[in-house]
Amino acid sequence: MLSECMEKNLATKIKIKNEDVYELLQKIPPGNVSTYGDLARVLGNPSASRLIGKILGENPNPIRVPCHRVVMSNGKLGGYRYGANKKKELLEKEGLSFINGVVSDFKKIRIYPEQRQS
DNA sequence: GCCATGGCTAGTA
DNA sequence: GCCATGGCTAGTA
Repeated sequence: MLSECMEKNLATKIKIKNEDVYELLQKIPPGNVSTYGDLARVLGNPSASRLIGKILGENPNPIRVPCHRVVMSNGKLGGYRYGANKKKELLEKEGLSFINGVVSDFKKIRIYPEQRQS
């Protein structure tokens, strides 16, 4: 009998690890943004958006990992370890602008990063 | 095991 | 509500 355990494993969602997120982040070029939810989806766990935010907050190297390029699904800024202000500055430096706290042309600059093969 | 903790979100009201 | 982690508590052995 094919154990329930095995079936369970097959149905199990992928666990997201910090490094997966950081790696993916590096695919977002300056001038573009992605969202917490999109990253969660790309990494195979669509409902883990909140976890993504938590992981970004633990980002050890904001230089290597541009976590400021991740915003909320509604186009609002979202949080930032060093203050939302700082996040906004960084994004503006990359050419973005905001209206009522929402990224201008959100739909145009939003990208859906693809995960690396293998 | 249980519970709180987070840079959130889809879907009602 | 949801996900993974870390800290702590009952409650076994």
